[in-house]
Amino acid sequence: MNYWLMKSEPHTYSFDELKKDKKTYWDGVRNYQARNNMRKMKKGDLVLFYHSGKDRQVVGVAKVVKEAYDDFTAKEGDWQMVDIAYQKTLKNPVSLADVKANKKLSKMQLVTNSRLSVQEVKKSEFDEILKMS
DNA sequence: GCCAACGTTGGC
DNA sequence: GCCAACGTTGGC
Repeated sequence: MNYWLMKSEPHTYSFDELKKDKKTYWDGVRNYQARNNMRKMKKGDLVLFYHSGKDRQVVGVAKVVKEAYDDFTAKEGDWQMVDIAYQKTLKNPVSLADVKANKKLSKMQLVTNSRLSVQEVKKSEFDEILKMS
């Protein structure tokens, strides 16, 4: 089982909306690294849901429920999306500042490559974030 | 609202 | 194949 982190602008699609929708398709990824990460996702993998922009914090956990398939919103190119389902809301969101302040998390791509929207996360990092929440 | 970092595009 | 120019993302 693998762990991931996906970012979304709360204005575009927030974790609250996912909670309401129960599940959603993650369309619109137009970055090769992010796409390649989605291709590696397996059913049952867990995803940290991160709010970028004004929020800047991990707010909840989602689960991969459908592996990569064609992104029907893409007019051209070789793009895929996955489906994720609501899993749980963190009692206390873990902010970017908290992540940066934690030495165990200093290698996370959230810190080293802030622009990547779909990132791989180590189990130890995933567990650490949940512990902080 | 600004700007740094990164990715992509296109001219050579 | 290199690299300058441009666009986008996302933190501040």
